Amino acid sequence: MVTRTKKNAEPSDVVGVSRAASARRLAEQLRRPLFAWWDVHARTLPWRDGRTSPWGVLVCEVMSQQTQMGRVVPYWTAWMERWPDAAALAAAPRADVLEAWGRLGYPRRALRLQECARVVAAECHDELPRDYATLTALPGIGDYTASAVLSFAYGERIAVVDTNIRRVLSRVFLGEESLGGAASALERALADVVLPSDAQASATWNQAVMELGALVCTAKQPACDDCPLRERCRFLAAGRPRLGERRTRPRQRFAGTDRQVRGIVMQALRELSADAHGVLSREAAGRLWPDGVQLDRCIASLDEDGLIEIVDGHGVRLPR
DNA sequence: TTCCGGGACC
DNA sequence: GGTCCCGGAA
Repeated sequence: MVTRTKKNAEPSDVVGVSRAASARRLAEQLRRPLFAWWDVHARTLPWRDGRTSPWGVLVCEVMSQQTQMGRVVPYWTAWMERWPDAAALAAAPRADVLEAWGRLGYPRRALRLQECARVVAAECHDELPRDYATLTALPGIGDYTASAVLSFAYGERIAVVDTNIRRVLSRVFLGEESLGGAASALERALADVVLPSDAQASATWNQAVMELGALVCTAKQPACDDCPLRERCRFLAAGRPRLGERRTRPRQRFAGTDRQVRGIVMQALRELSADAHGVLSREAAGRLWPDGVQLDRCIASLDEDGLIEIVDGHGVRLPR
């Protein structure tokens, strides 16, 4: 068992001893139908089933943090062909990395992935670490990504907790919606309690629960009729209470925000980078967005984030 | 046209 | 709990 952190409470302290025992029994009953469903319905993705390196799994997980798996496939394939390992990515020009990241979104993550590659190449003999603490210390790798790498790439027994898994486990075992926000101690403890004790089975369990959440037990319109767990699902038995409900989160409108403006500038630079120098003049940038004050603010923040370089104080380009 | 999900980091 | 981005769903 890979320990997540030293100060983690025992799962059954959080869930309750008898509740934990009952959840374990249910989990054992669900394994057979869930794994049978997984065998038939799992999508064949190029990073699954040991067809790529641990580094390839990491790249996929980082890309998937913000994008559906299906859209990631062409990006991941081109990326791994170009930079098959950490050392290759570490040596790439930042501009190339940002350009290859394309429209995946959150370009700072592309830079973090490259920073991660530099550390792995320089300090880990180009081999992705195999323990939770070292992984989470790397740039851009948090709890989810570290757990996913340990489970999917290394076959370690560790619970993976992402929103799909939280939603499925909360519905099936607790009969209620996972409301979003940070994972509660209960949700984390539940994931630990229901994880199969056998390492290999635990990796399949993680992937199958996640896949079920992506394909069947979706947030708004779960296809309960097609669900392999429907006969024992506490959420379905309870009449799917508060289906689709989420913690109301303060959500910034996208239109007109700095975020949109930053995205427009980055997109323009990606499209420009084939040119000899790839420099976008301040005048040309001014045509991208009417509010010059906001535009300058965004250019400054992109520069601070290392996503662009300011040339001669008068133009911008993707960083060298 | 608007709304919304997704994980890391602060 | 706010910010970072995009595309697809509503």
